[in-house]
Amino acid sequence: MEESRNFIEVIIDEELSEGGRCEGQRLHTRFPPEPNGYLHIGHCKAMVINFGLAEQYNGLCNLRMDDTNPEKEEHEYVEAIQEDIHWLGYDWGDRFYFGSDYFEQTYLYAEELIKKGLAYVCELGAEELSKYRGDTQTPAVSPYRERDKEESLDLFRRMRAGEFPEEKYTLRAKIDLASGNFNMRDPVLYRIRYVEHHRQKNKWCIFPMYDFAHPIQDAIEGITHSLCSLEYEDHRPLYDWVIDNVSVPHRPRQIEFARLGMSYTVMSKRRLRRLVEEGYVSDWDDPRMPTLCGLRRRGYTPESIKSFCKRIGVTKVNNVIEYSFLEHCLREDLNEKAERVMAVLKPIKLTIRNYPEGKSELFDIENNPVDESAGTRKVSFSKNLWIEADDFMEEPIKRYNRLYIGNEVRLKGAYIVKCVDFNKNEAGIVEEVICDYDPESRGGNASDGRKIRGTIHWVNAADSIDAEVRIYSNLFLKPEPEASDKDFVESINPDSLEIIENAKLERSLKDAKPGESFQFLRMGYFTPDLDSSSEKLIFNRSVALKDSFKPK
RNA sequence: UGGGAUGUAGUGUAACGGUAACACACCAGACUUUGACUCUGAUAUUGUAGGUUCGAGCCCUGCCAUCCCAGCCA
Repeated sequence: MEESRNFIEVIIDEELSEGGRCEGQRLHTRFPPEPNGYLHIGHCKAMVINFGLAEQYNGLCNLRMDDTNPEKEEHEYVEAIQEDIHWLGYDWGDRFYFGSDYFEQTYLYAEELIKKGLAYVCELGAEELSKYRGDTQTPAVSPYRERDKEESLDLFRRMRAGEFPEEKYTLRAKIDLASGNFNMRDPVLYRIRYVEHHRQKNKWCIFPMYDFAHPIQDAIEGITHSLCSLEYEDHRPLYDWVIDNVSVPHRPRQIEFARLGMSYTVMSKRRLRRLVEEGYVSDWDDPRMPTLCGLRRRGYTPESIKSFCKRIGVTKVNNVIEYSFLEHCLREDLNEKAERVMAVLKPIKLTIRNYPEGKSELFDIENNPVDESAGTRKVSFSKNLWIEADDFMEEPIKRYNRLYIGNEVRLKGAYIVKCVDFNKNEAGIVEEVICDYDPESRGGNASDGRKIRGTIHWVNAADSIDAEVRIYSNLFLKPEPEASDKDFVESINPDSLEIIENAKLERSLKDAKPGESFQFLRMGYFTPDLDSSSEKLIFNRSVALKDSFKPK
């Protein structure tokens, strides 16, 4: 079966084949994050497209820090971004670049435009400029448009030399003041900024705009296909104009695709930054965040995220993917790889009436039911166990096949027990369930072959770890109506972090390593993470199954 | 009301002009050493109105809806 191709693959196939625009060339893409925040799940889609396509076509994908605006970018993010990309499983080889490394060349191309009479130095201030821009009906006005080439060149050089204050001058492209596309109404190419650049320091006081810098950067690097999100569609004519009018060595083509939208969460860096800065979360890597580092701490595997990004497809349709699909992709990956252990979150006692006092035995329990090679582990068992509170019901509901008086249940990997009694505390809450065990059912199989409908997990009371467990889910936000930037924080669900104080864990969890994933039987998956300050085990539930929170 | 783009189940993605398919979600059932996993089944007048055609999700025309754009941000 031939797999269907997305629209970008169709274009690439066409252009790479005989007679195509890129005949004989190797596919070359780039991933160009702006170093002003951490990478999130939305960037993963872009990475899977850019790096993934390069892999698929035996091409190349560069990593480029898009750092043309000195006011917003910080070096802090550069390393984190690289780390996250590597964690996801992609590599840029030796092709790691900074847009700012091309400032000199970009500057020269600007001079070229001026010399060709295609750019001029404008004297309109920011406010004036917007006044002169016109509206949908009225063309823009640009009083400095006919400035002499030589004069513009002189002024531009003096701009670079630092002779003028910010906002005094800009360099503008001479394109079309009447265009319905406002990006073409003589867009600003360079602005003056006396701000230290994270990398160039104080070498420059003029900085190119994205619209001028990006096509040039792509062309210098020999990018064949510059893939970006839909909001740049209106900028493509300008992208092409730059490529057409400046003597760059290559002719990249910009193709736009819809960015990833996800239900119940925010993706804009502005908003994510606010969550961090205003203390709604501990940091960018808070497990509730949709950032790569946050997802990582919540137990997501890189494979699951890549699989998700591949399966959501690439189109130009604005989309909102249901969060449960991401969870599905994780579950699918973890189901094969994660070793299971037992842990009881809301414990009640289970006492086995006819099991000898003081006796203890070890059971070999499989680490992964879908992967025999994961082996088994020894789990101790005795008369007194902890079980999950909701594995017992005083008045069973229909189809309930766990513990209630008279019913038989299998203790996972151990024995079959029959519920004979229970005790409540003063508050009337069940705190102990009494059972008799079937000594002939060691390992969980009935000697007479009778069917046991229910199986529950348990922890040996004499050999358990008391732990505080933190269950994180995605920081769910109420879906529609779309909250405004200002008050979106009000829609945060406080239940996205649940702290459980008296969980009882299987002994084997003592040596759990951060980042390891475990299936929390019947309820979901979690990843233990060692919090060294409290010396308590902290669990991040990576996904929830049936009990997943969903706002109404 | 200027420019650019997009409309296929609840969600996302498919479908040389020829029986609208797949995944997630949901519901129903089977299986199961956890109710998980696995399996089976159910779910659509392809935004809308016309036109071309033996035949239209696909081609043509009008309409409607939604998204993006008037930063010296990216």
